[in-house]
Amino acid sequence: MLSERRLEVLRAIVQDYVGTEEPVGSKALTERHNLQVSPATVRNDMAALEEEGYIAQPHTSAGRVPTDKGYRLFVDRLAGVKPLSSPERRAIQNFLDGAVDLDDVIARTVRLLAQLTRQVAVVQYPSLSRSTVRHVELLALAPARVMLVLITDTGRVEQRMIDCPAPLGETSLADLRARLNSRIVGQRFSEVPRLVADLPEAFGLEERGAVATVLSSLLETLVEETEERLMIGGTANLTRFAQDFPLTIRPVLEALEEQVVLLRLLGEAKDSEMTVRIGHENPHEGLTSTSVVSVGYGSGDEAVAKLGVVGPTRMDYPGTMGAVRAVARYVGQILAEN
Amino acid sequence: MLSERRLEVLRAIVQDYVGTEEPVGSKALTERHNLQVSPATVRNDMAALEEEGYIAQPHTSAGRVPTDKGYRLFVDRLAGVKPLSSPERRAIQNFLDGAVDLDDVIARTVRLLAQLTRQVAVVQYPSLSRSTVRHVELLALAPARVMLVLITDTGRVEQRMIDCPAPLGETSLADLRARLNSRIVGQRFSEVPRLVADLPEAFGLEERGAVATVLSSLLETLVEETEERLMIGGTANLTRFAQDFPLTIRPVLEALEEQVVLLRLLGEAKDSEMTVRIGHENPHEGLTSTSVVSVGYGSGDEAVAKLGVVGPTRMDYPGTMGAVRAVARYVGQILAEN
DNA sequence: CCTGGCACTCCGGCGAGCAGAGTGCCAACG
DNA sequence: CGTTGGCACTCTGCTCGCCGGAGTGCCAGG
Repeated sequence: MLSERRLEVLRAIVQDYVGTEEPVGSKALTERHNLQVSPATVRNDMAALEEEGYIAQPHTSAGRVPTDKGYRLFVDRLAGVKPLSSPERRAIQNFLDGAVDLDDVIARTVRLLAQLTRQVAVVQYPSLSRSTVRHVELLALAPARVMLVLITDTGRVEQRMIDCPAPLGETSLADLRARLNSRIVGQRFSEVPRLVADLPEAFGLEERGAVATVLSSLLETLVEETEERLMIGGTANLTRFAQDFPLTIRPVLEALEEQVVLLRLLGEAKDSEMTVRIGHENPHEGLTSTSVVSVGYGSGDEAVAKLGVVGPTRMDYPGTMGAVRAVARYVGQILAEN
Repeated sequence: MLSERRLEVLRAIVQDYVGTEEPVGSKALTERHNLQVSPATVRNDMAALEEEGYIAQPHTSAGRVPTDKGYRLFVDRLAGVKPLSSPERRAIQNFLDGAVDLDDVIARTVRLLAQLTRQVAVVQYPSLSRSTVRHVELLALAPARVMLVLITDTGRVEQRMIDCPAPLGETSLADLRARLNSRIVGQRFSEVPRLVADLPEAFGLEERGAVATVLSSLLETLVEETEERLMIGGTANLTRFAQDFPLTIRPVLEALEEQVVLLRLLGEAKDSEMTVRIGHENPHEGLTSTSVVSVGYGSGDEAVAKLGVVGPTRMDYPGTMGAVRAVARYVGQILAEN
């Protein structure tokens, strides 16, 4: 077990290193933080911290740098979440309030997060699987061709073209539309399959096939499109990594283009809790030198999607966490107001 | 006027420089291209080319590097468009054929272009302004709340929420929907305002206001959403610029995040012709060290949107142009098949 | 357990020296 | 007049060695 002071030393190291981006030595530490001990004492503490794997030195006789494990401890026990200043809060609200539709909300959120944290921002579109149905529309584009439009309570719209095995009369279509809507509007996606299972029985034999096709297409949409989309921004901030460039930045850019990777990254975290994944804790190879801070957001009390930022492991965790949390909160509000 | 041989020398310089990324000298030139003259002669030619501003030397007594003007001449008069190999063509077709909807087509196109050219790819969504209306749907979500859904012939769907000044009855709404569709389906967007101008007159006084609101919202959607969206990919390829890094890459990444900039970039080019914009010819500051190759694509004979790539001025122009042209052609086909 | 002192190590910057590549110019040649 | 070989010059980029600074580990004393 580490003594109180050693934890304090670790905190100081993390803070200094995040600020200066340079390995921090014992003397500098005692000067900038008023630990009431001498450099020599700090050196002993550092040796202990290194022994435990919380810090490391790039070369013999250089200063110390926190390891992933060190950051982990810092995040878990030494640092809080830094609340934003009130001008910042106001700026967030103003910026998001101007949004006109869902796409715009997401786009603005990405920009905001990227600006606030000066890192790469990732925002997931509200997931279909947790949404409810606001409306289903069926349009006859041709006798045996139907367009299905699904509108969710988060404002998302999905459409799909359906080729029916047999023509579906205009009145039958209207009938189906009415029945569908009366059954599933306001319901969770997960409930829908159960609710529509017996619908074909209400129709005549010759149309039953077409109805079944439409329904299975609807269910497909629900399942398939649950696969989420996301938006990223602020990649220019990666250039602040500087120096050891091409090597560091390239895999990160590549990872960011793989939506699958990012979705898994966000998906694996707990729903509404803020999650910090540091360096090698990340599942993806290209992201082992980055940290990901993510949190769920939602229109009600429940999270419908995630958002977060990707940055160097050497990041300002309290500030970043504060920004992420605040943005998530405001986006949730906006979505709730709809 | 430059002699034939001097043009040949310029071509050789561009080709070598693009290959090696290093300033090219007279001796190397004579060895690798069989110009039938001595290095000394080439030196004289180079001096002339430099005099005219087609090439430059980074430092006294270093090799020569093409200037923007040099690349311009190269593209205009010295290089053709290199056709793709047939395996490449097949790969394109296979890859694009797997697409399931418009979003997917665009996404695949971006990846394809990025991979093929090893540069940053930009693909614009089919522009609304040149599309025709396939269907308009009006949904009553609440007594005085209507959702407008617009479906275009390119498969794009736009939706919008409308708050009406007065409630609109279900039958009136159906009436409006029917009238709207019968008038504007199959029509160009630009025709729509003219075609719907007298529609409110067909309705009773108490509903006329609501109808007008819906119509003006429709027109707004047509105009406003004409502002196009686009998708980019392959930013990781920027790291191939290497070396002089942070300085070069940062402004490019920033520019790429400004959709407005990119849209203007694509928009300013001629419609269906392939356009190459080299270095300082670019309107945007951050892109002065890059070249942009773009071309329109469309489902019919007419271009509905643009696509292109952004890369270093020192790029393989013939190859890039070939890839861009081929991809545009295939995407057009896919869209036409719908 | 803390502290001051001391010897040691390693990085990073600086300047010299050197090889290589490329140039410009000139005089000669067809 | 265009082309060529020769030659002196210039610049870059690399390596090497040198040093100062910062930081460490260890030890002996409080």
